Amino acid sequence: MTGRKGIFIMTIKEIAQLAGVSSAAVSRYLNGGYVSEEKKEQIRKVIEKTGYQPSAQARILRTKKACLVGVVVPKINSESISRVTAGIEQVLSKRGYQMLLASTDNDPEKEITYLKLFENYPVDGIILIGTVISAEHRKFLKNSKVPVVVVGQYTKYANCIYHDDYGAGKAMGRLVASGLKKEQPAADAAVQTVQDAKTPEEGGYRTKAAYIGVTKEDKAVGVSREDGFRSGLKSEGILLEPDYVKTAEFTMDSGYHAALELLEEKKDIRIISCATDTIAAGAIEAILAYSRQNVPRSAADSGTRMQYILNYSGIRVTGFGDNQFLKAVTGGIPTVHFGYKTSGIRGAELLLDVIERGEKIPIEMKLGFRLEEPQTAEEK
Amino acid sequence: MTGRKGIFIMTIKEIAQLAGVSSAAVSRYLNGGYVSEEKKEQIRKVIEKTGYQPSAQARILRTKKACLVGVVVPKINSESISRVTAGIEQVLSKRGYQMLLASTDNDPEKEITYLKLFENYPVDGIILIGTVISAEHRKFLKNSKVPVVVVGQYTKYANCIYHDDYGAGKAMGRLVASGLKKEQPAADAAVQTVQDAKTPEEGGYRTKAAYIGVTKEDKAVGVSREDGFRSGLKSEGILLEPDYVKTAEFTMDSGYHAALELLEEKKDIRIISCATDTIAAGAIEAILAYSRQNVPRSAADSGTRMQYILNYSGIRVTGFGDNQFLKAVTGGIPTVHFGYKTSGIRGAELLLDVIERGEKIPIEMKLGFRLEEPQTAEEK
DNA sequence: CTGTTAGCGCATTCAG
DNA sequence: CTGAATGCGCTAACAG
Repeated sequence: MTGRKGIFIMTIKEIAQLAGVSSAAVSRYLNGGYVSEEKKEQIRKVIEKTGYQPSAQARILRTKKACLVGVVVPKINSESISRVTAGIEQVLSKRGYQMLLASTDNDPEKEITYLKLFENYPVDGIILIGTVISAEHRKFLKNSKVPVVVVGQYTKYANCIYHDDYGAGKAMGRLVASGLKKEQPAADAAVQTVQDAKTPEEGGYRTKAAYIGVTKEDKAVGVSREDGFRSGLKSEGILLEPDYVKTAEFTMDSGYHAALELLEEKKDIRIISCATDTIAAGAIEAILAYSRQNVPRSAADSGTRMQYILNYSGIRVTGFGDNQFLKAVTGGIPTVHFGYKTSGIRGAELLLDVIERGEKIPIEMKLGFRLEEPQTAEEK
Repeated sequence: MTGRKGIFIMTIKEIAQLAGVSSAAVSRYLNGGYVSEEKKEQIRKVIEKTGYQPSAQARILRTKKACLVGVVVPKINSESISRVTAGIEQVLSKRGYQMLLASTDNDPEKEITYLKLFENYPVDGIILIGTVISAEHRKFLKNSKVPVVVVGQYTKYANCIYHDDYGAGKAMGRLVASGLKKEQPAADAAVQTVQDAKTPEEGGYRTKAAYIGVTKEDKAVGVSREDGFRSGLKSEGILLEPDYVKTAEFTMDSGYHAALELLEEKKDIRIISCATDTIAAGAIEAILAYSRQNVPRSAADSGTRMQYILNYSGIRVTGFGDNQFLKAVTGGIPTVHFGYKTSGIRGAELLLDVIERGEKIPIEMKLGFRLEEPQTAEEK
């Protein structure tokens, strides 16, 4: 039994004593100050032998510098969020910082809790990947002891980086509208299919657009994105009817239920646009489940069956976020690519500018998007 | 300009001064000690007015108690990991603790870095969701100043909770083998299709099993799971040939490339088993892409085209992890459900036992699994 | 180059 | 009940 020395917490003082020097000398040794070669050697030996590690804790209390930033995220299991954090991590590590994450499970109250945690724990700055900006949020942003930048939502109370959700929604609305109109006159094979595939209980073609959004409290995703979408549809002369709109949580499961409701209530839905790709995945699942009854038995394996359903049920799904997982296993749905990683990068840079250079000028940054239309087998 | 008081960091001393009491009184007020109602009121007012928040930082330096645990995870964007952290969070919050995450992006060195970070920052304990347990890992576990529990890997150097990867692999191997054997005799329609659809360049049936694993450095997923799988196949008299085995990273993309290689090199693969559902998603993508590529474009002659498609979609994929996203959009593939959330719960409980009750008896815990076979359209 | 001396912000004795 | 004093482990002055 030789190990287990580390479990006795050593202090710089003890090391100094063992090495026969002052604690200041050890501190300097640790931080690259002036120490004679001789003493350096003594200290090195003692540290080696004891496995001593200085308490970052205490150091930070003194220096007020942790080289650490805290990131508050709504959830952990999300491609878009992981893209943001990847961007953050990239610039942070390049500049000698580390990153700690706190996940709030989409609970705005927990968000506040963790923001306060970070405010009083040793981090030099905070990045909030925002969902809802409540009054309490604003209060925090206004009074925070440490610099904060908000990613994903607009706010005037902190440096922020957000996406053009309205524009993205509008582009998607246009795309959906044009698809709807193009297929109406039954000009190509695809439409033929759609018509052929009408289910017995419905007597007509599928022509309507439906939308599954999220809480309006989320200004970016819940409001801007949806408003944009409506506006895009409208610009092409199509209206999004209230009965064709549902609200879901940011989960697949919730998307599934919302879509199922739509399918059961309305028989003429041609396309279901979803506020996120995750919700869209749930919608796909719902369509799969709902139309299982109409799918020929012979198409037994999932790949084929899905193809069958996507092609023949005639109900399409669109999303936002350009989820790669979804793209991979379904071949892709129309979606919007946001510069999530970029927003992470910019966000971290902004934060470090404030931390290191005391940058005082408030900055708002809006990032663009790219519409993603999957290529069909034909186009390929 | 009335706000922005918070940005001046207040100390307990200043509060005391403003309230006309001693700092000790304020401290007691904050921590529920004896304070007269009168002074309580004065202190309350001052704190309210100043927005004072005690520095957790300094408090912890004194008390050596943070009510915080650090969790080191290999990546952020993973359903299985998020299930583990959900379990951890559940028991932690119930017992008054908070959770901080550090993501290592599957880099074992970063893992060490973050473990050390947590060791010296104010956390009461650490949970490591393990991938590779290197010599350095062992050294850390042996000498850590704060208690650590490892989830997902077996180790004798710390309390650990792991899954029956070998058993799961074996069960999957058996399932795959029996599927292979059942279909060999072309007893049902599905197989019929497969046979009929053989492509020109191959002359025979698809009969072989392939496997996409991960690095052997990951004992749980890379070794046990794969060994179990082989053993399961073997118990049914089927051999996993070396040429039919690839190694991938823990990403969809990597799974895609590995699967593509397999498809290009071997024309008689009937099933691709993957070490994780994420890799499986990549494999599905590969099959989709490969078949699309190899389906003659001109073949609007849907007869031939359909044959090709069915042939390639006749290649099945299995995984491990029971990814809900994958299940939703594909209808499900054969996979294994591990008790990830349970392991998180148990892990947190174990850790808190050590933290709070100084529990000294080392514990190893092995959790079982459940084979998940998707119901086919027929069964429905 | 070096050791001594002050604190960082707080919680905890210990006398009142 | 209360305040003054002490120190958590470390670094930053400051005099040697």
